Amino acid sequence: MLITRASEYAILSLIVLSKSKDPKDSETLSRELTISKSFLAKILQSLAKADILNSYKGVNGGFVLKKEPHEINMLEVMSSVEGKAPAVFECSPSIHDCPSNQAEICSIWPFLNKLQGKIDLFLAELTLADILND
Amino acid sequence: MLITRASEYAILSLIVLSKSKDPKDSETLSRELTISKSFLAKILQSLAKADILNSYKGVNGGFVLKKEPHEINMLEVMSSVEGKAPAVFECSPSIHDCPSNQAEICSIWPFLNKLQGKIDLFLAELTLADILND
DNA sequence: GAATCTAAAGCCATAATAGCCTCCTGATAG
DNA sequence: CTATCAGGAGGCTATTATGGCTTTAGATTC
Repeated sequence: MLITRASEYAILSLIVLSKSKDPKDSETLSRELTISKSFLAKILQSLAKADILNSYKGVNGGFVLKKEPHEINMLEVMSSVEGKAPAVFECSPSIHDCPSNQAEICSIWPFLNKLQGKIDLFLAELTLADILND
Repeated sequence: MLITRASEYAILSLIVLSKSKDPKDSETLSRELTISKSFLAKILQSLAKADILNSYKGVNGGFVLKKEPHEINMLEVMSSVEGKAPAVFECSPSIHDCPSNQAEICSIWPFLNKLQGKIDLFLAELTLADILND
């Protein structure tokens, strides 16, 4: 799948978390955003593993941004929560020859590769700070 | 879901169709791209309804581009096959006040709106011609 | 007109995502 | 040390996306 709710919820969470200096727990966040608590918890865990958030257990624990908003870009956010890069095309962009051996799809491979590159670049250049600043 | 395989298949189809002047039928296209015939047929129908493709029934029928590649942008492609705009956020970007009455989500609404606008602009400016030209 | 080809449209099955619940682990307060 | 709080991890269910199949409709050929 290409871009799922996990990406949406991740970005929503980052915007809210950027406004609070203290850790905010997943249950509070899920109530504020009116989204599934358990699903959100998994997403926040992914963001923590990707070093985008810090997580703290125990009383007054929760999640806080680990980096400055201008250091957090949408490509890394989506990549971390989607389990894979937010690829529009399944053919992995990391390899430069066509992964399938279908003649037709191989002939369009350079175009797909180019499109994926454009999308990746756009997402990589779009930071949380770009969203927060007016 | 925000951006699904329907968008992927639509773009793949458009790239292939851009290379053939004669109508190409959905079964041939599905074989060339090694994707589901019935699912692809529905996608092509959506693209035809959106005036991106022309469809012809009967012998030697099939689909052809209805516009020039530079006139086809990724926002309209995705919007037509996803049934809705490829929104990262469910809150409709067309209304400028927050649709939910949740205090927290309303406070971040302007930021979501801004992000959605950036994404829409990027997709609207990205045409099929941009993908095809080297 | 009859036969054939292919889009259009619907229904149903399968697969993936989104969401729910429970238990476990580490941290803090007392 | 004990109780409590909140993250980490996994299984289970509901919803949605994907794909298979069949029927109908329009167009072409003979």
